[in-house]
Amino acid sequence: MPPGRPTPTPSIATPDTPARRPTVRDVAERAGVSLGTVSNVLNRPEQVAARTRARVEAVVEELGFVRNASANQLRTGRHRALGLVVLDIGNPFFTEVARGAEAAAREDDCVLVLGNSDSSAEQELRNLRTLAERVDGIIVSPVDEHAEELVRLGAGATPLVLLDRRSPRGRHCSVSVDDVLGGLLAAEHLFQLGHSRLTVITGPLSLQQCADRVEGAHAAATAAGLDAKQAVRVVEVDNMTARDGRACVAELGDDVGGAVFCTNDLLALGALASLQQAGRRVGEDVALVGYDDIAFAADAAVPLSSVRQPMYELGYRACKTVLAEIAEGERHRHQQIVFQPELVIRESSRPNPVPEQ
Amino acid sequence: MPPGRPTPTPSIATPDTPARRPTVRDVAERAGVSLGTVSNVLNRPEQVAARTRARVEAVVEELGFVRNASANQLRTGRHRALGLVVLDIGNPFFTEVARGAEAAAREDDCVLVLGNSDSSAEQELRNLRTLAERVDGIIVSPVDEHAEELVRLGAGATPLVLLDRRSPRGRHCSVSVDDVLGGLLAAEHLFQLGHSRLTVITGPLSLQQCADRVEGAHAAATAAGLDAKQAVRVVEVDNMTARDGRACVAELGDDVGGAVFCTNDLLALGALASLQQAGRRVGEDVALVGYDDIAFAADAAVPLSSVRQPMYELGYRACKTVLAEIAEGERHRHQQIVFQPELVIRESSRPNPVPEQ
DNA sequence: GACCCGGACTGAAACATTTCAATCCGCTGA
DNA sequence: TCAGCGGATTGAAATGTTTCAGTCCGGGTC
Repeated sequence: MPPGRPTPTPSIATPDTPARRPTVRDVAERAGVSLGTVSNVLNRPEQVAARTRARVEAVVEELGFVRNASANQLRTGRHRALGLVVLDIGNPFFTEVARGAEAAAREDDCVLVLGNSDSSAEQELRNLRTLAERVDGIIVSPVDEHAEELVRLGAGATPLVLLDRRSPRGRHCSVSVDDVLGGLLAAEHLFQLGHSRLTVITGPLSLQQCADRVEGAHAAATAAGLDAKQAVRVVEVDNMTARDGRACVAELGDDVGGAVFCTNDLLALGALASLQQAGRRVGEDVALVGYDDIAFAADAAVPLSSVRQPMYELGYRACKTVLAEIAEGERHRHQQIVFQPELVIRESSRPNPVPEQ
Repeated sequence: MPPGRPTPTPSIATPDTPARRPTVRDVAERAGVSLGTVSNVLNRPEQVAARTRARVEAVVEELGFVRNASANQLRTGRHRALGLVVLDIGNPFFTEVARGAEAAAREDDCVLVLGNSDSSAEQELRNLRTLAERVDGIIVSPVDEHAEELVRLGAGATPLVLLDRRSPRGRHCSVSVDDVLGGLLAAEHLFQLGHSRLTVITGPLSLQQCADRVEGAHAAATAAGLDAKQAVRVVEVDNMTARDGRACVAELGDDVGGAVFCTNDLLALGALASLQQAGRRVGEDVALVGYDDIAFAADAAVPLSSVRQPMYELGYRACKTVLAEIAEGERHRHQQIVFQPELVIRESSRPNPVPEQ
């Protein structure tokens, strides 16, 4: 037997049983209609007579026909797919955003293709390029300040919305959260607790989000009548993982002071671990506030106060925005959508810790 | 002006500047070659003369030509894409698996499309169906014991490998970790610490992984000369999040005993939080072991002992396995690959806790 | 009985690419 | 000078779907 297609049964193969996947043509022949009619049954069932439709549908079922997506896409120019490129797929913030985006995509019968840039501009570019070929629109949380350039380069004419970052010159839609406000809320809360000095542990200030949150903290200090530079001590770490938070606090030692604001929850959880190991009682000796309000924050050893971002909504809205841009085509006008964050106060920064009511 | 395609500049449009995306035909015309040659430049550059190639490449660059993936797929029958359907995209285990899979896919110039079934059989089916249309192969961590049925239904003839689950009747390739061994290692360790009773907090026993880990714990008890049913107390919770672990331990109170094994790290972290709040010193009063060794485990308030699974390798290998199946076609033979887990001992279950050397 | 209407159905064209048999052409060797 | 060679190039066919200008036909109207 040649290495080609093997015949499963040695009996004489029925000529109408092709081994390859059935096409609309196969369905049409078997149902005794033209392939245009099959297409109509598939796409505009109301336009075909009930009897014909039933017959075609039966054959579709019988043959196990499934539309070839490539041919469909080629003809219609629509992929019914959206891309989402995130900075770090391991970050709960982005997985929650992805959930929201997926839900929105599903409502419009689209699938969501997830890409991970791992905070690398090169990977981001690669992702944008491959996605541009296979999706109708892209949502991207850009890596750095050259975002616009990357975006132009990578996505070409594909509709694109920026996630968690405003479009500097309004060249794209964007969906973001007011990070300055978030930083302000966190710091304000800590100052109101009576602290006059505050340590901010932040990821790279080259990230706009971090810079904004720190700026918010400074603003809160000023608003509280303090000298921003003196009252707020900023410590920058390379990454935003628990490990970095832990190492940073360990290094600071007692120097960390009585009030700490971390620019994300992972840093804060690391800080919490380190503080506990050093014997400090978080929520009593030290007030600690994180950012993002990831699911685990509420269930940490000491439930963590955090600035809640509407992550799910962010993804949902971003997705709806690309979909709108796709639908509107030429007459689309870009818009910048900004969500407001919200401070969630838990044990880690209670004014008077009350473990049990 | 009709609502059609607007002309950006009111000047006379140059006839060779189409507003639509350029095609191979456009490139061919502009470079003065046939479209077959352009295709050759794209796919077999070594076969075309250096001068011609250079000219074509210049035009590609100039026009910003990018291949239409749909047409490409339609003609070649290859998508250069792989699908990965996971139980829970928020679970660090799966994000790490995804990382490995993506790396493997990239090596073969494929993209990885991520799907999330959220532990719902219905969503899994939906994911499998949409993926089957748009990828060359699928990796799936199936929801429940009807896996085979779902898989047959959803994926049709698409090559498919099972992740983190063996194929019951060898009908697919699979890449998994020996969960019985993992449970055994964890329990054995706790028994060796001197405990004679053990509480196992597990997710739904309908999940094979959980059932296997519990079975391993029983086996360890038996091996230690104990009565498996008496020495091992199994508590089943609905989900495998930190919240569930916390709630479960809170409910058990002192009843939890001196040795706890959780079938994943999130449960263990929740348990850790609850134990700490109750004033118990984990690593001293209570020994605690998790499962998965997620990144955060080492940086928890008390660094968590855990059964490490080679998550990245799991994803990497699963991906290579589908790729092999795709490449081998008819002559492919299914194989079951089983990785060995490894126990990582940290503070949460030290024989003699030594905070500082 | 002729005519027309409109719903149902048809089938060729189009989508952008790849493939491959055929052609072209400049050289080499006799 | 010419047959023959082989690398470079060509262009038609093919992929599976959707679209749309038509055709068909049963029945109602005059």
